[in-house]
Amino acid sequence: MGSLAAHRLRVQAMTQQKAGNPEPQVSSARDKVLERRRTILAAIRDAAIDEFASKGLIGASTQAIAQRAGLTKPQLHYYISSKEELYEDILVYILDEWRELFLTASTGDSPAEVIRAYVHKKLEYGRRNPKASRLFTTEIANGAPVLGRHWAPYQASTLEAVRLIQSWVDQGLVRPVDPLLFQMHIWAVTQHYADFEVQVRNMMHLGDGEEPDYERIEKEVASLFLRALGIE
Amino acid sequence: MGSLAAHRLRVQAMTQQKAGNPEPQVSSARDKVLERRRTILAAIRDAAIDEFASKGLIGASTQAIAQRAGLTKPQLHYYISSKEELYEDILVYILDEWRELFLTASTGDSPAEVIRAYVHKKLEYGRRNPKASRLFTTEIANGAPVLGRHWAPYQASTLEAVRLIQSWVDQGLVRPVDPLLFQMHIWAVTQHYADFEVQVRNMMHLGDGEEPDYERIEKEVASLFLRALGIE
DNA sequence: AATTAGTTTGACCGATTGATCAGATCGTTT
DNA sequence: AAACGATCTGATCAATCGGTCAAACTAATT
Repeated sequence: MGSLAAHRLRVQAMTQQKAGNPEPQVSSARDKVLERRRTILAAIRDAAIDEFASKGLIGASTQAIAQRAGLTKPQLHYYISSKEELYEDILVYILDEWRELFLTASTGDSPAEVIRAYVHKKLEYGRRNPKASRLFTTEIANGAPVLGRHWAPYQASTLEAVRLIQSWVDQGLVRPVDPLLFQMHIWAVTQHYADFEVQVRNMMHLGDGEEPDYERIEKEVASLFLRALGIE
Repeated sequence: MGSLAAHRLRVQAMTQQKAGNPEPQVSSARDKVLERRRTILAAIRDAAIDEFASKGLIGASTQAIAQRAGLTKPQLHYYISSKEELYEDILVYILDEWRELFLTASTGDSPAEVIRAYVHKKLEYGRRNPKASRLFTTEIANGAPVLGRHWAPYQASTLEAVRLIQSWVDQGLVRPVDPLLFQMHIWAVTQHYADFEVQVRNMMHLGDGEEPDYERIEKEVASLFLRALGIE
């Protein structure tokens, strides 16, 4: 359960401000140290996401993670407690980012607006964080052995979206669909563009420099689900 | 490029029938040996699919593969030439099975029939071969470093399906869609049910013994794409 | 100048990795 | 019975794995 930053007692202790020491000078020096540490931990996290995403939990080596982060192996182990815990921490970290990647609606938004916004948000995240996206896919495809203990928030957000879609159906705003499956389908299609970028590029016959036409993709994906709801 | 069966010259040599030796007796003895080998190779393949699917190329160990196949490690290495080649052979083997998993139509089939048949076929394969399905997903998600050299047939089948869908659009049988993206979307959704079974089960709140309602899933998935085409 | 907390280093641990080898073993064919 | 090709086995290889350790180092506090 340890956070990336504080896996050892002494490190944890240092994080707390000493009592009765309000001078800004002292705190400035401490802040310098803390920020340096934060920088290193961020580098470790980025390196680990890369490694884990392309090799998996078992295939990834701490050696390689250290190298990517510009550290030596013992140095890395000074900041983390174990490979498994680092992996779990990173999964939780990404999962936390994903809380906002669910169907949500402000009052007054039409179903079409909600779907379009969701598709846009999800595709954009995948385009900007392909590694994180693939790390998740690999974990889930392998049976979610680690993630399994952490997707309570995931379920909660899902349930909320289910209720939203069901309310559309009940009000007769859209054609009837299974809310849960419908949501999973959106997830599947948008996720596809992040996880299978190579396949997409290949099937589109794109060169190394070229980028997929994300505008057209977004339109087409949104259209798929809007038509299914009978609102396009 | 070695096949699973013949990575060594002597093994390869034995596969060929001796010239001028047509007796069924002799060939029966030889056949016995050959069939035994075939059995072992099949066991290796199944074991390797399991291992590679859940650990990835790097994470999988020949030790574990041997154990799953009921062999010792040196015994396994007698039949395969290297872990990498075994992995590649298996990818090609699965890819070959997938040739039939594309949109195809006999003359006279309506678009709705074709889509429904495709969704059915694809979902069923995923349900019956989840490991092979996930092995592929992991490989592609990791940038298809090995598969990259082998998906020419894949591309060909894709192109055929693109032409088929485009012809529907041109004839005014369906609402206009991007044929390539449309096909990828079907692929993405159906693949999802194989690769993310854990997630699906979790979101459906299924116990260990319960199975997802594949009939409803199939109906809902087909409906999604039929509505997008304006034919439901 | 001495002390201290935080960090880095190189050497090292037992375990496991993919793979090889010579020799033993097996069933068939001569 | 001898000879043969095919297969199996235990021992073993260098390389790498995740992780630890004491000692050296650095920078700030006293």
